[in-house]
Amino acid sequence: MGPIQIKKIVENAHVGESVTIHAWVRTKRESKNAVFIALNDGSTLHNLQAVAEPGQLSEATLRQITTGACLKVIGTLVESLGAGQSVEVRVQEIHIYGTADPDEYPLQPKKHSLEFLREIAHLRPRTNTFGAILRIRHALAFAVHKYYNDRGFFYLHAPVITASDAEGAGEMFRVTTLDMNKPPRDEAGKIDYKEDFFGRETNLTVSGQLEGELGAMALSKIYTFGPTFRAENSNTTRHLAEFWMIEPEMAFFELKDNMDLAEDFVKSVIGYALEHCVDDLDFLEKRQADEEKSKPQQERAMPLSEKLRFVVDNPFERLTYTEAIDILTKSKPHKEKKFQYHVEWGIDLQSEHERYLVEKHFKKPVILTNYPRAIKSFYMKVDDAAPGVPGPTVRAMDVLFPGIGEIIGGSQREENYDVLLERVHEVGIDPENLWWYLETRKFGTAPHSGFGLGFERLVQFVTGMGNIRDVIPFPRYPKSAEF
RNA sequence: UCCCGAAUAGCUCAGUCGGUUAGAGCAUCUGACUGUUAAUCAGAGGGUCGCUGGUUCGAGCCCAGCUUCGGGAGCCA
Repeated sequence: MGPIQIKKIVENAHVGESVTIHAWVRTKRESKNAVFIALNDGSTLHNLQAVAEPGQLSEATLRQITTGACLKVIGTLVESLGAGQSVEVRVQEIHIYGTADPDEYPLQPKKHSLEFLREIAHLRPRTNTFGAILRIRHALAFAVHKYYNDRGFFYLHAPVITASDAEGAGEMFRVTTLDMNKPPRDEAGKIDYKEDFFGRETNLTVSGQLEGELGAMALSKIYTFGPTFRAENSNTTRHLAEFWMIEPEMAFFELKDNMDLAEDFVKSVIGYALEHCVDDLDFLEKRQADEEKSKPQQERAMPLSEKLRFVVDNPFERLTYTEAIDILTKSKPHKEKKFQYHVEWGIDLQSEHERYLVEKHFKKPVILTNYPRAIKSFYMKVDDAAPGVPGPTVRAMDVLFPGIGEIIGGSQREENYDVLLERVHEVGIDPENLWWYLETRKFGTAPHSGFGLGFERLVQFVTGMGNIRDVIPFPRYPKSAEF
């Protein structure tokens, strides 16, 4: 089916075999006795070298073989005379699918900045760096499905268009088919969404969790893996307006089970990448080392593979919010007033606090649990009062990773109808909008837990890329939806 | 949205105290050389110094506003 991929040839070459390669030109070098063409079809980081005799190709053909052009190369696999590769293709025939005018084609055989490549996102997958990132991204997505499938979870497809904005996870993108220039008005002069496609206000989802819970209340263990949307005006290296989220939801799981799953899951998918993306990770590791040459030794990050190995091999540090506050109040930066934000029980931890815990104090991933009820969502299960804890807490957990902060947020859910309803009122949500969610607590309620993992943050961690916009093919963020 | 920084050749950047004709490396093109590895060597072409206005005899350089980009913060995953 289809042409042979360069990956297959590089991995398992049969010298003497006739092959037809379809690929893009990375570089061409001409010498007296041979023309060398480095071909890449994206199946692997490695190029395949095609070799032709100078007189073999017409002047016109030769001129059109430039960086970026797409070729069909028919030839024979031979052992390479050169040092850089073991096999190469001895060219019999070359057909040019598409040329790439060197005066216009923006990708040159040289190093480009990530900022520049962001401006040509339609072509950046053709670079080594983005090829590696996209292949790793694929491997991680596959590993996610494999992980849950192997453990009896069902892939539940949560809706992308929703009518509930109950989770309060962020600003939403409105979905409408109304004519923006003359929307229908009701008697009060307000836009009448009864006239809209769904007969009500609808938005793009900010989370599949609530629907995920419905699934778990029937299938026991489900996960969602889909796009989510936040219309926040976030301009950071860790946020996207459109990102992919993985949200497992498990009936009969308490907070501890939830933590165990989260830790095992993250370790497992990272382990999968370590095993299956050796070349690409190796390339990104070298790239990172190259980038950091100018930095002083102590500021350099751990080599990529070492960092990943470390996460896979070591238990995450688990502690409660209350214990974390205790550590922070006793910390040097707090005593020396180096923290920009004040630390006391009840605050929402700021990046600087999370970074201190993860990067300075424990120097490993951290799972924080049992946050104050007041700073967490309404659906989290309220804790029993505990000695030494200043206020009410909920069974929440956040997994914090070095460099990227919160990679997972989750909780045990409140399964008691009355308590949940009370919380709904407390935070000012109209229960009418959530009647279907509340009914799960009315009919055969059960303890259950789940979490959400930002897929791009995982890819960011595994690839070591500093900006989340570089780990998704077509990033969406404020003022940017060009590609 | 807030704070900080940047914007000069296709790309990455340098440009001294405000001074007369704006530079380098890479890329491109031409030539030489070569089983080459992002080849090497020589040469050539390539610029509205982000935009608007101001200060000045004179602005790439100073000032103001705007735009875009980057880093950090907030919001979060």
